[in-house]
Amino acid sequence: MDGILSHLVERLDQLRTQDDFEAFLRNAAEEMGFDMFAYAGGRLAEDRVTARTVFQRPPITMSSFPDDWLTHYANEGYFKDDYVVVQSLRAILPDQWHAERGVREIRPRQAQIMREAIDAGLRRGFFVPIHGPANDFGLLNVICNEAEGEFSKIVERYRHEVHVLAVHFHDAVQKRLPASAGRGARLQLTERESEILRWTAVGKTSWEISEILHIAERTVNFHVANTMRKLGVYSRTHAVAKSISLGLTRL
Amino acid sequence: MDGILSHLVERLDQLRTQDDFEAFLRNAAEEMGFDMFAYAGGRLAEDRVTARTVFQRPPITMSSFPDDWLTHYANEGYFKDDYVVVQSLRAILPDQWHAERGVREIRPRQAQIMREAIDAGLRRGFFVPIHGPANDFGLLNVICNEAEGEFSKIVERYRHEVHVLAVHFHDAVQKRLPASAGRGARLQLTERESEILRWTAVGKTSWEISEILHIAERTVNFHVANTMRKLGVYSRTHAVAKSISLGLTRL
DNA sequence: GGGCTCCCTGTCAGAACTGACAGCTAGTTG
DNA sequence: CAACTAGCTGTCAGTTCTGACAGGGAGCCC
Repeated sequence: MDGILSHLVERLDQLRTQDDFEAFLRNAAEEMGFDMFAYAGGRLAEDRVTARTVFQRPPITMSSFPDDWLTHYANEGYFKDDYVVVQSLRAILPDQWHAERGVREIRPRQAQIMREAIDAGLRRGFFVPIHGPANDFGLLNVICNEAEGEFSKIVERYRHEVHVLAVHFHDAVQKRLPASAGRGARLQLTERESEILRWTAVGKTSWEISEILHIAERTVNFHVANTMRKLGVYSRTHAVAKSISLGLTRL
Repeated sequence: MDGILSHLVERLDQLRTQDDFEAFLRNAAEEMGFDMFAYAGGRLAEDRVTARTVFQRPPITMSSFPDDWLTHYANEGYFKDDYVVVQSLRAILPDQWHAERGVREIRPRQAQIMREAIDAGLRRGFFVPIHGPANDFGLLNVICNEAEGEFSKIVERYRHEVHVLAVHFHDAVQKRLPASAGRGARLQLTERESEILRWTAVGKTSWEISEILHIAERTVNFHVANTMRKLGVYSRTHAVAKSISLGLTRL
């Protein structure tokens, strides 16, 4: 991974603003022969209403997709059904997609999205899922509308570069850009609260925890209540699930 | 990422047994100029007794470390304090470590482990954390005891290759080797059970879920009870936490 | 000293959960 | 058809949780 990649990764350190990062991505994609790119990264959580996996807060996004496609995509809530997204949430490795060829086991809704994507000028591409600790998640999608043969060559040539670059890019963006720290970051559990929450997560009752920690059962409930208040939830089960999704508790 | 890497990644597809994978890793490490290697991969969970992050079941491990060091390491439970491990659990990006130089913010126990590592012939190395969906986790550590200058050159030269290789390797191992599927794999929740568990995870009470799904509250409790039985736990909180850690439920 | 955070403890009423008893329908498979 | 699975429903006793009422001390910073 000589020339291009090392150079790109080093340049990442100098980027400061979202515009810097976006320009960087634009250049990188272009250099490798891709037509468009889209990145989204943030922290995952379970939606309160639909109980599906979504970003906790709006993710940091950068893309060169056509504006009307982005608007349409957002309005229709395509994110949760998009084949590329669904795959990325499940897979570790990057892969390619072809809107025209379709994919085995595709659902009608996904096929619909892909058809509309073609109209928006997104024919085929290569996507990189990025998974980090504590529900940290990112997705880079680079598009190349060349004929399939040409596309394959480019992917073959650059897939590892794009892979590494995506991971470094995501890490830099999430560490550097303030939006990702944002509002939720202030929330902090005390030492005792985390400790009790961890025990709760492994099924201990308040009484059992009080025995383990040599404190009163009432005190355990006190800390649990404070934790629930901080997290804005009304049951310890939800508190455990939410603190996991916020990265406050590890399984 | 031309020559060596593409070739290696393609070869991964042909490996079948644990010995295949281990030999593969040995060759790859050697080709790049590393002296030793160690890989561990599996699914993370919270320890029942200590409430710390550990592998759910013994991870798949492969290494060329000296046997007595591995034994000592296992006996002393170094895994949970090892600097490389702790870092990997938190970070997305690969990094290097130097036992002699130490590290800022290192705890006494970690320093102790590093000193002993030197005696075992592990002076410095490069580690790659691998995070996947649903607490999937792996760690590749390659050692190079050359002088620091030489070491830096090798790392500089190969870090991206090692990075990509580690991710592909982990994915292949966890998909291919049966030990990772193993005992826990049989466990399956029905559609209804998962659905109700997801609602439980976002703090809904049995009654609320019964309203949402238009079924009796009793039925909700029935499914929750079945889920708990399958997971071998005695509270819904634990069931939610465990199903998340098993990858049965996403946040 | 006053204000702050963290940790600790008590009681009590009402809501929620847990595990036991019980039995029903519908669909699949050998 | 028998056996199985998935889903559904009822009651009831006992346990656990939740949120409200209280109160205590130790340590830190201005």
